[in-house]
Amino acid sequence: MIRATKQRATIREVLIKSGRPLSVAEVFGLARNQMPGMGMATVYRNLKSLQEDGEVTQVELPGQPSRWEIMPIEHHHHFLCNTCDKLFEIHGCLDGMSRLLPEGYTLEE
Amino acid sequence: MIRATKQRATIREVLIKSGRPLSVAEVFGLARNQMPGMGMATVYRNLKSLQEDGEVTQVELPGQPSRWEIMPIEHHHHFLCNTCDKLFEIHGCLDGMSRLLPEGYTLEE
DNA sequence: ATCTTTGCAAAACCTTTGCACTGCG
DNA sequence: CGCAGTGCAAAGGTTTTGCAAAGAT
Repeated sequence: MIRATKQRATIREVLIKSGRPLSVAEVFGLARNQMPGMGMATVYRNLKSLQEDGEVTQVELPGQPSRWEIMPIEHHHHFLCNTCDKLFEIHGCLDGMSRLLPEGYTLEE
Repeated sequence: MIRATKQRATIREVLIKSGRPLSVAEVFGLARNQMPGMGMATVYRNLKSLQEDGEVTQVELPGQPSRWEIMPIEHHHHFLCNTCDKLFEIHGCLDGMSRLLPEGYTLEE
């Protein structure tokens, strides 16, 4: 049974306000502004639990720590700029991936 | 100027023989069989340098350490099974990705 | 002989975990 | 009250780095 704590609400708000995927360190920094004393472990634990609840998603990036964003209404992908390291939201999607899978496997994500 | 050391050759051979992407730990284990005393740092350093030479590529996986494979002749992608954790090579490719990028950016990889 | 590469150990990072305490339900 | 959630600090796992010794050219 998941309890409504101040920490959890703050982490969710920080993600909503930012409007873009944030690293754990960014969430921690922003949340701590509103709530000094919050611990890093709490950020990790809540992000994972919010993910299990389907409220946020983890954006995995090659060679750097994941970023986290509020679960978007619309399915979308990201574009990472190799120069400025900025993460863009992409509208549109390539389909037909299922056709390419090994025999007998199905696409889950 | 890159020197031809026994360690570097062994690491390359291990990757060629295996025929599939290996984690650093796997490369280390296999290379150490042929060459006891080899250090872990040597594996990391050589994989990175072999990558810069275009001899191997790094396969980045969500939530687990990268795996490394000999630079393939043909461009291809991978499929990671959520159940058995096995990594499959996929033949075929989805194109049209360039169309989806933010204005003014180009697709590098 | 020169200067890269190695092995080792220590450090750097990111993330998870153990435990006593806090506070939601 | 009971128990999930918290903060802190310690531990875990992976990757990088510093440095003296080894070895390739």
